[in-house]
Amino acid sequence: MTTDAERGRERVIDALARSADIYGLKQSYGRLYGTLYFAEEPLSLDELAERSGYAKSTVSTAMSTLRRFHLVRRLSMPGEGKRAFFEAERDLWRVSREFLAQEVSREVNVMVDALDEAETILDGAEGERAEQDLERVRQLKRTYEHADRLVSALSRAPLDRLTDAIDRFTPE
Amino acid sequence: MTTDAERGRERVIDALARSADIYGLKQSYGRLYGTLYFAEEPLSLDELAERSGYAKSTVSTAMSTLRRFHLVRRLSMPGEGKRAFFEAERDLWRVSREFLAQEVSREVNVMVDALDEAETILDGAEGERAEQDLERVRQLKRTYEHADRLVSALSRAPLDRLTDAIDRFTPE
DNA sequence: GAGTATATTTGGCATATGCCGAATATTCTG
DNA sequence: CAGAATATTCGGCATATGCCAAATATACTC
Repeated sequence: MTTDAERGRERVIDALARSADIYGLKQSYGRLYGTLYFAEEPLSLDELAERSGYAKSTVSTAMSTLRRFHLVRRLSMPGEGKRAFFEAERDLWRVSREFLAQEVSREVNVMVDALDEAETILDGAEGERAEQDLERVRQLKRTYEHADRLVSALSRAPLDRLTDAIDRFTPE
Repeated sequence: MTTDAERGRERVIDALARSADIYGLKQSYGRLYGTLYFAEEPLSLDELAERSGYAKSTVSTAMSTLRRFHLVRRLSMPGEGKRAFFEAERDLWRVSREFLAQEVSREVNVMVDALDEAETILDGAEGERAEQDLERVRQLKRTYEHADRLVSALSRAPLDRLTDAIDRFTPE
């Protein structure tokens, strides 16, 4: 028999699976995150495999990915031997901040490096076309530099203060 | 022979391909966007297939995807018959805004709907566990509601005003 | 430190994806 | 409205991905 509580959780877990998919993670990882999100306590790999229906190896690699994105924490419990336990990070804004600070920031820097290098090359190049290319590289660089500041500000601020500030900034 | 200008452009196009990959688009789409980004004028499918080395059918589907993300515009030229031309949107902040306003906003709403529904179900459910579930659903909902306001504010503001405001907000 | 309980990695199978060339559909011209 | 030029869709091949079960590695206990 399936309780109301189960139905309620399942509804949210489905949505999380869908989101995972949208953000480029596997749906199964979304389900596993959801399972942990509602767990009464941290779960072992076996528990999680049991509850989710995925093989233990699948759960293991999922945990390692979800950990990279700070969606899940790994705990060792005293007296539990080697057994590991996993717990969802329930503050998704914190997760987003970590993601911005690490992944997005890195990606922005890679792009800025490429743009700097291209700028140098094009600065020494002859011709109308090079001129135009240079201007376009610079335009892109301006955007990425703004983006970098934005990302770094977002990744520092707590969500409620941020929305307050932004509401004041765009009052309509 | 390969000119300096070509080398400079290629450097940036590679980085764009990489970014595309990171953001869940195919690398080839990143290359095609880059090719358009530096083109002196809008390009036809044939031109684009020619310059990029991809088959025309590949370019066609790429254009339709890139258009969905507002990365590319499709133009018809008078006197050119059915032939279509494609042009890169060079303002990437505008692209991001469109993306936030459409895709992210939609995804947030789907999640909020799921959370509302789960809240209703759990509100009528009995037991300690349901109580805890309900609290967790509400926590998630608070985050998503903040996120919704943030996204909608971001998707309205010009990038430079935004960074100014945020710099003032987090001054260090 | 050997033994055991557990986690992680590996290899493989089934399905999905990226890309192509050919087939079809669409849009403009006379 | 027929014909020509072009765009889009389809079918298929090669590679990549998701998941599993078995093999290996690792970390505790006594």
